[in-house]
Amino acid sequence: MRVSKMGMKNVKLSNLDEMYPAQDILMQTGQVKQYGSGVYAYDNIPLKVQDNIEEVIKKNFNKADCIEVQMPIIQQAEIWKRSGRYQQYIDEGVTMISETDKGTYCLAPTAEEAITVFAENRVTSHKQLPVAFYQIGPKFRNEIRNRGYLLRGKEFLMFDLYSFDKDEESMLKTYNKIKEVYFKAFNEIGLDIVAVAADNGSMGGSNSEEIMALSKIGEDTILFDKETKQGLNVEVLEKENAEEYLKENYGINNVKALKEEKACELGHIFALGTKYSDSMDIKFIDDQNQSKPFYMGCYGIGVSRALGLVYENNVIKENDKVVGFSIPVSITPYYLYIISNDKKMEVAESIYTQFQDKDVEVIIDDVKGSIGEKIRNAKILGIPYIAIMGNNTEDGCVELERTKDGSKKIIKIEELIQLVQNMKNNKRDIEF
RNA sequence: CGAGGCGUAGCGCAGUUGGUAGCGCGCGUGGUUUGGGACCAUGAGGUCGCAGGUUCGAUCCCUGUCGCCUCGACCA
Repeated sequence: MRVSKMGMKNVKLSNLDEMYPAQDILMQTGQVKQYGSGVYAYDNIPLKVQDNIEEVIKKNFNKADCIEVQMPIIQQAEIWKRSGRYQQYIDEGVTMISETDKGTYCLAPTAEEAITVFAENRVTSHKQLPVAFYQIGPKFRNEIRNRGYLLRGKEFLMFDLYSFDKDEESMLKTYNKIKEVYFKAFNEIGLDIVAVAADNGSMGGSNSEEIMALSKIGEDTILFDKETKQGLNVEVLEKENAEEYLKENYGINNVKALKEEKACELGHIFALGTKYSDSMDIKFIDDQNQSKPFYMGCYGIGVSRALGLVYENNVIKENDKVVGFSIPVSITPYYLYIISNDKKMEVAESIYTQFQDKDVEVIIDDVKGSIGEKIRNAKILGIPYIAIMGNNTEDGCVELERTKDGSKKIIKIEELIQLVQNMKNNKRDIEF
């Protein structure tokens, strides 16, 4: 990618939002455009970071035998009436409705109903179980209050997975297996998560856990013990018989021993039991030739929220001021930002061509400007590594900078090509 | 919906005790610069969120309304 072709303009950062500096940079620089509360457009780089987060999620769930599908985004009101949730979602004002001369459509706020219809008459025998379908697609919720820019929008990208099992024991086994995949996926994305006991809200079901990233910008408060990995969302304490509930479902005996933390909810997993298979009346035939309701689970990840949090968690500061961010190598769309002064531009172009030939995604800053200005732009875009060539670098050498910690070294061009290519292949940072 | 704050140039902000507006950045043009957000010159860009009221006159005062942000209820 050439900076000259990106439609970029120079922006000097000013008065960044204290709470969400990274997202403020995205907006001041036009990488994310706000149309209204909770409604955003994405420029190339944040879009591709989000794509890469999706890819990491898909890869990990595919490995766990989950099947990627796609549910409709516009869903006829009838399927919502069938589960009995239509009125509830309308009353809460969450669902966005489109009235047409062909009927009423709901813009998908979630997809339990749609997936249940999908499985109906398709998954009909115990021999097909367990099975888990998932999708990543836009969701629409007319939130009563949007918050934190990308962290809670009216339109957002969500991963949602739905599991079908023959009985409760099998359902819980699936539940635990899926939970493990969450840890693998988020580890790869570079977000540390914990699973805590949660209130299951409007989703219903026996028990549920929220997947939380510990973060000062989180909107949730959790109680957590780093040793035992046990924890809970403080909301649960408002339930009736909260202590008993925690003891029975999560084995949490002593709430007072847990430490309070701020956290951001990235996902929520539910063991639903037969709530939807009962209400929508879908069944399978078991090994005794008996008709039985599915034991279901549903599992969500806020992909666009994860994107926002990735940016906020990876800001880089100079003299205590936020100057940009450094996208983790595992999900960056571009690995290297190539900078040169006028005299070495030909060298820079030849390096760029070599990366193009090897299909390694890099950016070359081919517009007029000072080196300092270009370094700033690399950080504003979040590119994790910068290659600089100019007066300080001898012939055949470049300076390589890792933006997340500012470490630098001078290396041969051939070595640069090799290191960056390796970085792309194994998704690991270059050693300094 | 309850509480608070804010709407003035693309972005960040001043300002007018009422006489239709400025600064910095960015943007255009010319030139000098080119290793950590350079400089000179010159230029473009605003129905001061919207509507009504008071007034000779409203961006400013009053009323209403819409939008945005933060805290709460809700949620990935």
